[in-house]
Order: sequence, then structure tokens, then C-alpha cells
Amino acid sequence: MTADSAPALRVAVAVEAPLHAALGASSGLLDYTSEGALAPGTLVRVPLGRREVAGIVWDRAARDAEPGDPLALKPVKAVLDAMPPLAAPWRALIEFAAGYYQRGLGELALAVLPPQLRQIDGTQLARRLKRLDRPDRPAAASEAAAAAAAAVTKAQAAEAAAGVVPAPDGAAAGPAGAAPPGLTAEQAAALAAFAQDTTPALLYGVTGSGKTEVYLHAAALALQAGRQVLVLVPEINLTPQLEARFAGRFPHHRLASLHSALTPAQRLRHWLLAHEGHADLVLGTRLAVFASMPRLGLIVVDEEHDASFKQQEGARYSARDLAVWRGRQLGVPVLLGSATPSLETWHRVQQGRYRRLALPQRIGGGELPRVRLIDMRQLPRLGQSAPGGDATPLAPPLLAALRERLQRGEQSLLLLNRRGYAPVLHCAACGWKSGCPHCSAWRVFHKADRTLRCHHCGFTERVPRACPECGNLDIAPIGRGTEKLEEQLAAVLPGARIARIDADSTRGVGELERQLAAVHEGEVDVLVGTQILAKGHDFRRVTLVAAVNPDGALFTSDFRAPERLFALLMQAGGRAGRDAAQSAGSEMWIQTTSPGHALYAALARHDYEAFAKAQLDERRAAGLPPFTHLALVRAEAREAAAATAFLREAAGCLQALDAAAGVRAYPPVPPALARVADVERVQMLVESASRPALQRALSGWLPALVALRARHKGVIRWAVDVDPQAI
DNA sequence: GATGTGAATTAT
DNA sequence: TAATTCACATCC
Repeated sequence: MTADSAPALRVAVAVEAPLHAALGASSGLLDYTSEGALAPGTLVRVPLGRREVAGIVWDRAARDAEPGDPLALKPVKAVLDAMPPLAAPWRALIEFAAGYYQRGLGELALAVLPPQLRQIDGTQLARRLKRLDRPDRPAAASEAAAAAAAAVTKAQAAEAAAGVVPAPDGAAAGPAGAAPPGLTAEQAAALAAFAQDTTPALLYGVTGSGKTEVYLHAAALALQAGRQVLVLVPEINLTPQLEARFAGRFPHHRLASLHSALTPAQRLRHWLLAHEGHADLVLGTRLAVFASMPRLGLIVVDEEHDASFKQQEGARYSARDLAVWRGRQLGVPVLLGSATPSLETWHRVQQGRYRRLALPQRIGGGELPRVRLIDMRQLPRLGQSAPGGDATPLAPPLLAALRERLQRGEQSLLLLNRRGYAPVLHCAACGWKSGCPHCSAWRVFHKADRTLRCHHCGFTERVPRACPECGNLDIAPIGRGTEKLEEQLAAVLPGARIARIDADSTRGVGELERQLAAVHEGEVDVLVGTQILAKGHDFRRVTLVAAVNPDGALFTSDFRAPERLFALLMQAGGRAGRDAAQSAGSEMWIQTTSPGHALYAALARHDYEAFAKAQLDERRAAGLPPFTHLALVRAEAREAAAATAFLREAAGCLQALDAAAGVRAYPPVPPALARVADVERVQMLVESASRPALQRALSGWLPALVALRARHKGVIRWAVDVDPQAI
């Protein structure tokens, strides 16, 4: 406005605008003017169209500065300088991730900040920052953490009682305990080796081998050096347990958790604690990999093989892979823990790119459960005429084993990866099945509320009294879900206290914790549930784990299914006999029609390495990861033909691209789940033996895809998925 | 992606 | 004639 004011400076700002909006040309940055100089990483508010949005001042190479009339630029509206700017390493991480996963810089940068930070103004932010000095309210830790803390205390008391951990009573159980428990020789060796250098290290150890203790000691070293520690865990459910363990061990260090179950205010507070360097420990799910941590000195990725580290929407990043990148960038060690490492990680260990630290023994010499394979083909087809119409839910020998446990007062855990009563309803007269009208999937029969529910789009109806096609009254459920298994168990195990834990039974806030507490208190004899149960929870009294029907994963086209099944079963088996005193009698039962399958044979020997070798040989032969690098271009449209046409033409653009040497595109195909909520999906696989080649091709291709999209009006959405989980 | 524009289509 | 819906242009 004022003609005599100093000439305004030009600043580049990353704003929340998707790449495909073709905003800010190639860099994704927009130019604004500012009165004073603004440090890169400064949070600002800028006008964008008729809106005012949050942005981050970015540094950009001088050669990228676009010519143009600075007078036509709009000024920055507000500078949120109460907060330190986001540091260069953080910005480098964002730039790398945006480039690697083919997303807009600003889109990613703003998406990984706490949502509240995008909304508040300078005064509000200043107030929040002032409040950081106040200690966290105990309530903020939530009932969940309290429940988990109780469980952990008990667990450690059990370990101490078993005489395996030379810890004084009460150590690590609360703020009062100062002396950390000692380490076994194996743990000490792993820790010493880890401290040698900063190459990423795989901590390879079965459930119960004491990986967490190594994390804690590695963390202690980093904390002593005045550094911050980032711990990534796969599930929200697991954060309270580990949080309690870390908080108990490091009572004089501040811990902040970061996951999507926090309230917006908590999320902002915890993020700011990390960013300001007030929190020494940051523990969270995949989104925490982007936490701003000025003194970062160690990254731990627990259960590194877990698929939930890969984001499945928006920017489809792998938090595990970004953690490794971040560690290398900072020269900070990364510790990847797993009993069943991802084949990608295992391959890198074999290439010598990652170190291998092994913990082959269970703490206290506890045995892994004996694996028993039950050949379901040998069973008499009992109960064909029974209500529900399928064979007996459990093989007689397994049933006998369950009764034994019941008599001895021990707990059993039954896994069935299917919630609801039955996966589909069927009319015997006309062949009608309970398909979802909006998705290419069956609607699941939920007996408890007598509904047919689509697990993909949520479409729910009451169960029809008769077949909607032919009016036949004789419609019957096919197959079995957890609800039905629970019901069938109640019939064959009268008097047993049976609990079911799955996404349906744990819908309410704190419901999972409440149910788990009941299990720990011994109020449950038999626990039925989905894979929610297999992960991380410490069930001390469980001596029998059974997989009721795991075969499905053996025969799907999903190339990662065997890897996931093996990990799930190993992990589930690890739930049994964690109490060293009982481990000798603990068993893992598997009902299968393929008892000779190599996967089960390896599982019976607890031989991950043989399994991994066989899988890697298959992957190499089939040209799959980690030997080939993949990306998927996904497109969605009302009509599949529109999405397919877009992808076909996209493939043409790729072929015309010089940068696409050594990269090849396959014909577009529908994924396993082709239609969801009346939207058709089509995807195209792009592969290369070279990761840099794939990257070059994708980067060169993207502008063409953006332009192409403008001509294919039928396409509702499209996205690139680099290193996809499934193809 | 969000927002605003104008034109076309539909309801009353 | 008002009210929706929809295609499309713009956003430093």
C-alpha cells in the first residue's frame, strides 16, 4: 500500500494444495511477499484464492525462483514466530518423502502437522506454547495407559519371580524404581554391537526374547547423551503398553505419544513438546515418523514387519522405510525389531546393508509352544445337519485340549480372522447370496443385531426373513465368523467363560482395555478373536493358542499373504506360555487342510529363516520385491471403462518418456476388491529392477498424468502408490 | 482440494 | 421464477 515502504521480500511457501491441482508448477511452492526476512521452516498464514491457509516458508534454489512481477504477489498474512521454525533436516525429510511417494510438497508437509496447528493463529499458539511448561495432567495418560501399566507391572513381577531378571523388587515398575534391570548375556551382546555404529540394525528375536529391554537400554544411552528417542509401534492399541514401560523406566524424562487416537489438543501439545525438545521420548504410530525432533539420537521401529507402517491413503508412505532414511540422513542409528522380519529387511540384512542382532533365546529359557497341525481332511464330516450347517467348529483333539486347559484353570486363545457370525448368507433354493449392492463383496451376517453388514462401505440392512429373490424361507449362513465360533464354543464347552474380542466387541472407548483387563484378571477361560489378539498383548496365563481356519492366506494371489500369515502365527504362538513356568506345556494348534504345506512345516520348527529363504527364492523367481521395485497407479471411476481408458493412455505416455528406460507397465486390471461404494477401481502395475530408474520414470511421468486426468472427466480419483503392500 | 462462477436443468 | 446441480476455472 504505502509507496515509500522498503521493498517487500519474496518468500516461497509450501501450502496445503495437492500436486494434481498443478499449483506452483513443479516445485509445489507458491510465492508471497513479506516485510521482513522469514527463516525457512517458519509457519505462516497466507491467502490462497479466497481462503487463508497455513503454510511453511521453504528455501528454494535461486535458479527455481520464477520470474514475475513481485508487485502482483500477495503478502504473507501472519507469521507464527512464537514457535521455532521447522528445521532443515525435517524439511529434507518432507522433500524426500514427497518426491519418493509422488505427492505435493506442501500437501505432505501440512498433512503431517497436527491438524490444530493448521488452524490456530499466533496468539493462540503462543498461549499453547506457554502451557507446555506445566506438567502433563495424570489423566492425560488415559485409563488405557493405566490399565496397561498395571499389566506391565504384573508382567515384570512375573519375570522377576521366575528369577530371570536380576531386578530389585519394584524396579522399573514406577517412578520410584531407579535401578534398571540387568540384561541377559544375549541382550548385552546385542546392545554392545548396536552401539558400535549407526548402520540400521535388525533386532531379530522371538516373542519373549526381551527385545523391549534392548530398546530401553539403547534409549538410555541416547538419553544420557542428551538426545531424543523416537519409538514407532504398529498399532494404537500397543502404544499404552510400551508407553507405560518407557515412562516407568525413565521417570525423569518427559515422554510424548503421537497417534490418531489423541484429541486434537493433545496431539498438538505432544507434537509441540517434541518440536521444542521438551519431550525426550516420542512414542507413536506411523505418523510419528514425521515428528519434528531437534535432538533426535535414536529411532526404534518395533515389529518392523507390520503392514500398518504403510499408510494406505493419501500420501502412501512407509514409516519404517522413512525411519531408515531419516536415521541415515542424521547419522542416527535405527533399530528395527521383529521375530519375523519383513522380507525386505531380511534381504537387506543378507546383503550386508543392515546389521543383524539376534536374540535366539526366550528370557528364562522358556520354550516356544509346541506346534500341532490338525489335518481337517481326516475329520468325519460331523454336524453337517447341525444348526449353522457346517462341520464341527473344532477338531475333537483340539476340543479335548481345550477341556484340559479348562480343568487346569489355564486360558486358551482361539484365532479366527473373520468377524461377524457368517461371512455370507445363502439361499439353497435359488442360489441367492448376500452380496452388497454397492461393492463387489458379500455382506456379513451379524447375528447379535440381526443385520447384514458390508464391511467395506458400511451398508447395513436387517436380515431378511426370506430369500429376497425367491421368497424361500430356508436361507442359511455359510462359513463362520468369531460370533459363531463363540456361540459354538459355548455349546461344546458348557460352563466355560468365553469372551470375544474383535472390532465389533471393542467399538466403545476403552472397551478393548476393559476386556483385556478381564482376561488378565483371570475372568476368562477361552478367548475368541481376530488378529487384534495376536499382536503384542501379554497373556501370561494362556497356554494354548489355536488358529481355527488360517488356510485362506495360502492360496490367494496376494504375494505377501504367506509372509503375513507366518508372522501372524508366530506372533500368535508367542502369546502362549510367556510365563516361563508354564511354557513347557504350551501349544499352538493349527487346523488345516494342507498340513504338509512348507509354511506350516517351517512354523512347526519355529524356523523363520527357512521360511524366509523359501519365500525369497520364490520372490526372486517371480520377479517380485525385494528383487523388483513396484509402483501402482490406481484410478477410480463410476464406470471401470473410464478408469481403464485413463490408465491405458497413461501407459502410452510412459512409453513415450525417455526417463522410462528399464521400467515397464502392465495392462490395467481390477484389484481384488474392484468396487466399493459404487466406485470402480482399476490399477496398473509399474515395475523396474532399479529403484532409481523407477523413481526417475515416476517423476517424469507425473506431469503427464496430471494433464491426462484433465481430459478424462470420468476419473473420480487417481493416485500413485510406491512400494505397494498388495498388487 | 476448496471455492466461486455461470449456465443448464428441474421443481413449484 | 426460484432452487439445485454441474462443468470449469482459479488459486502465488
